[in-house]
Amino acid sequence: MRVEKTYSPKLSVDGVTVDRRDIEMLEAIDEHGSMHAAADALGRSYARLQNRVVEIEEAVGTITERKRGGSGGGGTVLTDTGRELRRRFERHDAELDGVARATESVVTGTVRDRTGELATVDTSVGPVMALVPEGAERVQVGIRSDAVVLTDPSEAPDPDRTSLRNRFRGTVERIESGDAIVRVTVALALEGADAGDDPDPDPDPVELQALITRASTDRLALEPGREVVASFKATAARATRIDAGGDESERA
Amino acid sequence: MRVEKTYSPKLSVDGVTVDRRDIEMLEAIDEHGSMHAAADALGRSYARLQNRVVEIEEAVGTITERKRGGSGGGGTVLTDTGRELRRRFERHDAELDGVARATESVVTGTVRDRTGELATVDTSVGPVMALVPEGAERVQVGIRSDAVVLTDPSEAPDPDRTSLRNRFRGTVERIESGDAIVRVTVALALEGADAGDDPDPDPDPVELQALITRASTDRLALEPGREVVASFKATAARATRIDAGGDESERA
DNA sequence: CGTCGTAGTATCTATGACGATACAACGCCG
DNA sequence: CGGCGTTGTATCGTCATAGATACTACGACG
Repeated sequence: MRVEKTYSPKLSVDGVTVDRRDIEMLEAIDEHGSMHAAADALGRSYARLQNRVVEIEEAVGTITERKRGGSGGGGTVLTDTGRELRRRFERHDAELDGVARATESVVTGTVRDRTGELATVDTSVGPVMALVPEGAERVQVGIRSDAVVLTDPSEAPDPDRTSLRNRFRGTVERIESGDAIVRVTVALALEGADAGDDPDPDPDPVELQALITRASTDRLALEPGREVVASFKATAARATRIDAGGDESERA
Repeated sequence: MRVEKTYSPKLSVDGVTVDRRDIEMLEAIDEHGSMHAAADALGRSYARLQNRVVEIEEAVGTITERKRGGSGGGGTVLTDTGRELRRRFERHDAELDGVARATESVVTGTVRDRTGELATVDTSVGPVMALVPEGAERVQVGIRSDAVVLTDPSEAPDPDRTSLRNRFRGTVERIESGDAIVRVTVALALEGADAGDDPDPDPDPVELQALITRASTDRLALEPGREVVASFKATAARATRIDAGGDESERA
């Protein structure tokens, strides 16, 4: 099952939500200086396009300066507000794109302590601090690979002096290199590996992926087999509830 | 202009993209044990619902076990694949939700060095390593607040031993407390504040927001005025291009 | 062997979004 | 003062999505 994470960014103002199509419209208007030219360039009808601009303006404010008559017949120019709206959207899109592309490591566990939206989740690699939805007991914790920090175990920062709440030892398992970005897969050390108490075979890979720069890979001299400390913030780890776990305790 | 960041999560498999509505459908089926009951509960028509299930199954595989006839007339049950699809979606949604809710700090600057998708951006607070789209020169760098790590300046980790590429000194400006999560706003120190060379007044707030746990706030003894080091990974900083900057160099 | 509640399928219709088209309003310019 | 190219507005047709409805197929159970 080859699943691809997708999304469609939107900005919601007052009642209207502007989507990518609207932003492309603004871009075309900005580029061509008139709504007719923009409509032609986009292969859209002028009427709809004009209506949409008015709709957005009713919620957002003046995003265009539209003139009819005059030299050249008039024209339409984006205002600063309009440009700001574009930039807002681009930033939002970039953020979401980051999430959709960064792989995610998943660990399952059960919620122990909880304070508000934050909780400690017991997993096979030890306790994990994460954001947990209300009332969840059995959860999957997702850790975004662009939020994982790798450090040299010899000079690991004092955990009391940073806001990095989650720290795990592990060994580098795999390194996949891109242009400037490298994806490092770390096999986490299981907690109490010799404990016969907990009969949880947990077939979880217990792998943690980290997206770091190639330069960092070199500085840390990372290579398969090397020991590292992987840390991430509690606010970058998000849990989702699992209803029935692996059990089919329904419809007996 | 009160803008709210929104999004709609989607999972794309083969040709079809399943959205939140599909997932809600699966949930209802799982809960009620039959597609008719699910359709009623959702206020949707059975026909469309049934068609949709088949469509998704053609791409994803068997997500339901549908039986007709038999005791009770039959029924529909989610398969493990179906449940897995649900969980995948929930995780994806949780990630995107994190992005939409975490505030973002924005710094503008110009691209200097670049290696692949990674580049150094010169800003008023110094160089920032970030992911930069191709061909961009003048950019806005967005830094997600849940990716910013705060550390005590006295015991700041050796930058050569971690994969945290961006480090900035600053002073705590504001602390907004939630239940368990605290938002800390850090005023970054400007680079070369006495330099008369660079006539860039840059009205940027040059503020960096960090989302950290309340416990971390206590351990670091954070309070307004206190000096801290704020760090974040290059892979967590994303730049978007600015076309004309503040200048209106078009349509003379 | 008929009943019942489900799955499966086909057809019609309502709705909304959008393109296509036509026409009025505007204002500078030759 | 008429022409031109724009904005603004109204109307119609088209298309896709989805609800409504009606019907068949299925299979355990009384």
